Amino acid sequence: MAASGSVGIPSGPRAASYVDLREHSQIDVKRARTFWRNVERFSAGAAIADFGDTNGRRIIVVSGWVSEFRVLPDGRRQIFSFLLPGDTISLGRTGRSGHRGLMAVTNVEIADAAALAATPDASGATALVEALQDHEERLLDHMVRIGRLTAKERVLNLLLELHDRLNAIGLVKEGAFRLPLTQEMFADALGLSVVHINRTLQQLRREGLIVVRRGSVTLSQRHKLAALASYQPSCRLGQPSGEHLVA
Amino acid sequence: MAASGSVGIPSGPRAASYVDLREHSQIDVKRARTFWRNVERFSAGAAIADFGDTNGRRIIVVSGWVSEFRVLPDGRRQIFSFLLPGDTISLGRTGRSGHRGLMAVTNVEIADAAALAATPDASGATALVEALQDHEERLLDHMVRIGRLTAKERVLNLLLELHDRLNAIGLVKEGAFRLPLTQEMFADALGLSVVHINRTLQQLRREGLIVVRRGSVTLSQRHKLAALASYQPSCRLGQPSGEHLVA
DNA sequence: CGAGACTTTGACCGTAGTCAATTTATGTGG
DNA sequence: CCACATAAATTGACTACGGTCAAAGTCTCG
Repeated sequence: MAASGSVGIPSGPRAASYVDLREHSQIDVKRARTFWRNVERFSAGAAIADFGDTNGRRIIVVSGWVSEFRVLPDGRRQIFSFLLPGDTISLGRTGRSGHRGLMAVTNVEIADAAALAATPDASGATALVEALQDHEERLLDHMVRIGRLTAKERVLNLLLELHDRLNAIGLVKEGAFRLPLTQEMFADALGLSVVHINRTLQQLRREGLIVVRRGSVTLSQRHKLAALASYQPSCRLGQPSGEHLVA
Repeated sequence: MAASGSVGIPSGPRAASYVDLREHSQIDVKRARTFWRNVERFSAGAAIADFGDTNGRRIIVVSGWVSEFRVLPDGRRQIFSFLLPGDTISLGRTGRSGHRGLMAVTNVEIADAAALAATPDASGATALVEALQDHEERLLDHMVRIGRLTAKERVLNLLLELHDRLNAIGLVKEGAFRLPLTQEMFADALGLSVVHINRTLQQLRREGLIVVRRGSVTLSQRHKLAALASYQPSCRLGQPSGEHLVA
């Protein structure tokens, strides 16, 4: 493992936990300072590349949305996942040109996960490993989506996942959350054309299954939607856990 | 990391390297014995489940093919990847019912990667980490396949990947290799219907792009095929490396 | 030889893609 | 605050890739 050393992620509900830094002791305050010194900012649309020596490096999203994708020589694009605040990924080895691109979907703050090192206990390392497992888990979920679900199911299924993940970090208010994605990004994530995404969304709206207004989405009948979309929530997501640095 | 301890994988060309055990010193012979005592066998079609306490456990395929998949409540199935001799995966945490199934495609020998522990140097651990990275890499490749390629491209692209991986472990003779998959498995891997897979294969044969005979496939014009399928070979695969325990 | 799994083929259908034009935001500079 | 430029969303008409259903043909193996 390259990015050795444990990380300042207390155990407990995954995604947002790094955020509890400030309610820790003096030692943690120092750690927090180091942490914040190492935060890099990217504005919406910017490519997140050349993050130093990427090989084996791990980063954590502090705020904003990031997309992970690949572009084919002829321009087709596949988005693998959306990274939300609290998510970590390992950048993997360098080389291999057409490998994996990262793009800031919104304005974004990103930190080197290693900057959160030096936890007294092992909880940090554990949480990090779990975060990485979650990431792979989500890749599989997404593969099922694009491989075996219909357009309607794909859209609902992805919306449900995003809802749950955002909910776990306290970014859902009464079933509504901000969705900073263009329909094109949605299409590239779900392996569909923009036009078809649009029509599918229209249909879902007409059927009263979702509400989309000014960049935010409301899912009201979660149970019904989950059934419609063969959605099985991930077991790791907890409840929103009170304090959050990033609102 | 759960399955701690390094593994007896000498560095060098990835997949088949564990195989060089026997040309090592006395110490390695002892290690090899332990290794072989821990090999489990499964016959074609068998589910590979309840592999003891799966949580965080890592296994390595010694011989045969394994498929990694998920089945939806309504019976639709998505195959995530095919594991070939030398491939390792971490089983991930337990729980989460509809998670990830493993099935023996052929007769299979599987070992616990931890049984290969206690390498003098760190090369074993390194190789293992790289194997896991490769696995994730391949998941992404596969996502592009089912998300953004046409049926024809998907089939060719997957065949090319399998060719290259098998070639790296010496299982390709003059462009030909054994392909122990039914068309149904192919379909479930590529997100297509069996019928369409069949027709696509027919077409590829008629166009003289591939040769399929009695369970084995020949790819002759690799360069042309790669272009047709937007296939970019992974950089990690080396040449076949002489000795192989499993033929 | 028969049973069952796998492959192949035909006919038909429907989901989703493509192309192209229009409308609706979102900005940005004057 | 408006005019213009650009990005994003929407709609229509048409196409085609791939799915479904059903039947027939092959292969394997006990």
